[in-house]
Amino acid sequence: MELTERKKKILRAIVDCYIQTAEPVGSKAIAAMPGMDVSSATIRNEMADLTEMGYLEQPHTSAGRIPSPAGYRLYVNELMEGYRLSIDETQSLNEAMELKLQEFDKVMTQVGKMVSNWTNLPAYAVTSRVGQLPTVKHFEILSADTGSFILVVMTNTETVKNKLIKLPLNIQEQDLKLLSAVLNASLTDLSAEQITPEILSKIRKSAGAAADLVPIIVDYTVRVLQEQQHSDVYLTGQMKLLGQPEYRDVEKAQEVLSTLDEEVIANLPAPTDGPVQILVGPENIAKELKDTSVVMTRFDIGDGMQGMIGVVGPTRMDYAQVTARLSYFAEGLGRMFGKNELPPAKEPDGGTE
Amino acid sequence: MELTERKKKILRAIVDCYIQTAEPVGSKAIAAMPGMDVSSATIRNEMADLTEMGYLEQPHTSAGRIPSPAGYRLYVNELMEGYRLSIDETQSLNEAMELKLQEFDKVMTQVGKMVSNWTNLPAYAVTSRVGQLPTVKHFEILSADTGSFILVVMTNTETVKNKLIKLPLNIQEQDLKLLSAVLNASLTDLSAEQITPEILSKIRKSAGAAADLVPIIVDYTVRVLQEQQHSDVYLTGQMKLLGQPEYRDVEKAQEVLSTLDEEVIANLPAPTDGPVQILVGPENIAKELKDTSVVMTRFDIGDGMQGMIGVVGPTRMDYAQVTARLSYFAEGLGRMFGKNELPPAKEPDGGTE
DNA sequence: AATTAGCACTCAGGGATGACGAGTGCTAAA
DNA sequence: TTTAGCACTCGTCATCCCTGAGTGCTAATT
Repeated sequence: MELTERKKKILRAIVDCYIQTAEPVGSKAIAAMPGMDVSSATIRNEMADLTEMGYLEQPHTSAGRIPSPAGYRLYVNELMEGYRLSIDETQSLNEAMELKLQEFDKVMTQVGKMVSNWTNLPAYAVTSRVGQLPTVKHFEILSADTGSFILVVMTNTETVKNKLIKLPLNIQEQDLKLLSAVLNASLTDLSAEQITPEILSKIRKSAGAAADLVPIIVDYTVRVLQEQQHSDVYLTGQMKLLGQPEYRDVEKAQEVLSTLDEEVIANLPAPTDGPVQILVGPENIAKELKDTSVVMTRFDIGDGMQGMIGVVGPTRMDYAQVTARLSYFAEGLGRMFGKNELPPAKEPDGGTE
Repeated sequence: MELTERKKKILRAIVDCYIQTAEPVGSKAIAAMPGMDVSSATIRNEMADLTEMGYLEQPHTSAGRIPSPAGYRLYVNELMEGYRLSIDETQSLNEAMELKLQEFDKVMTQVGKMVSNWTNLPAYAVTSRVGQLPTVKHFEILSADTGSFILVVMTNTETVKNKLIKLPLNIQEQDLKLLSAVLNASLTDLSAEQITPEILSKIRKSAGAAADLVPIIVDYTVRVLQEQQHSDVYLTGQMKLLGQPEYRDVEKAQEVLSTLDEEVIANLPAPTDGPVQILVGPENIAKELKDTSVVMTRFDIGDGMQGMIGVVGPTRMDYAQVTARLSYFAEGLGRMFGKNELPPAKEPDGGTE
């Protein structure tokens, strides 16, 4: 059977309608829509065809139709109309993106919350490193108070971490100089695995008065490096799922959310084709997610740092809207972190070029 | 009417039982408990008395009794038996507390998650500063790559923050030295409000080659200071609430959780009397939380940094257990951050004293 | 005086029943 | 090819009744 233009039009109308109402849609409702110039009986016939072709399903003999996974797939691939962010929306999004403090993990949690609020669905953000193993690029040790030192570790992934070390040692400025020289000489360009106990004791021997600081520093350094390899998952707004009619049943919501824990999310297949990828129902990994879809998009913020943001929702979700908003966020992230930062130019004459 | 020992014993049994089952408890069930040497009829009489005295309630004429708020209050104040953490529990808790990276906000989210997992309830963690306004104690600027600088800001609250600044400027080592000298001279001991545009332009004038860095740095500094004043709220495990029978109704769970948003939590009255405070039902702020209790405890980790951790749950929650676990976490936090850190002493001969 | 057994009473919960209505498929007419 | 008409299906909702757990009261017992 052929998929005529009219069939497509009807299918789209059905999916659109179902997305709004979450209830099986009947022939009469479709016939009543503006732009539909045929009677409900005709629609019925077409719907019967679409059902036969596998794009629609019938929950029971005498209910309306709901889109099948294949129907959704067709919808997101061909039928869906792009959702245009309204001016209001872009404004609010822009305001929201002006994050207070640009620490990366805080930003990720913030972005997660925002995506979740904007889509009214649970959202996740995954960060991951690509490229070479993280290594140390540079150490710096500053003395703070008596017995307090600040260790600053820079890695090749352009991350800078610091730690305040409080130890009842009295060390001279020159000892710290020596210590950082030794550290830089011995540990630069090493990855976490390459830092062996032998190296540690070697450093310790040459560290002079600051020898007791060495184990702490090395320990911290290794942790920083290890943490760089990890990908972090931020999952927020789980409760939003309860707002969706298909998850009014607590059991179901719990099932979905316990299946989609941070572990699983971290291992979701990264989107490859196109900016936004949509996983519809059974295409997903676990069979518990049968009625669940995942929409996700990649972001890339340079320095070997990239990740995904996405949302989880019922198969019947407003793909167009969600897609538009997700992409907007991903772009925004790229804009925020990817480029070199320019001063806010609060003063007149702010030229840095 | 007098509250005899036997009445107390019965009340305790009722609350204990209700905590387990979440269902109204009848006289027969109590009479059957070990240690109860009277018949169900006697229990019934006592229960009638307790109801009259306001400690019990009857959902309807012919159901068992449930504790009233007053009953809970009496229970947590006098009747509750201390829950002893089992060795298994303390061990697991200890393991869990060995957090990977000791950045403070990560630790807080981690602690939130752990508390939530251990109590099976939504948990929150609130941090707050006490004492003087945050001011800058020390600046340090390190040059990283060509055109990359690391700004390290230390505040009087013993916090150290850093930021990687990428600007296409080529600045010599000595310029940075000058810059940090100027910054330290001009901004030390100032709070966020005291950093005026005048000061900014003064610094800028004296900063020499690095003048273009100044606005960024000052901007960041102000943000760091402002952030220090904020109290952060970490709320996790909201979904746990759905596991509790009284919140199987989605509406109710949503209501409670939307009432108890981060805003509200941040403004919960800080516990004053004793280590753990319990807010039972109507004692709480909003009437939506009628059937909800909050158990919270303070922690104090020195350096003017303190906060609360707590859980939210049905009025019928296992107060004894929750209390014990919360205190344990609070203690652990104090232990982790309060004391000076000693090296892990992986090498033999690790004496730092 | 306190405790207990017995009994009538109450009421929420759960299954059965039936009316209702939205939606369908089919047929015949346009 | 489209449409009107009609019989049929089946989920939803309201109603009803039954069951059982639990109570309060009274009278007997210790």
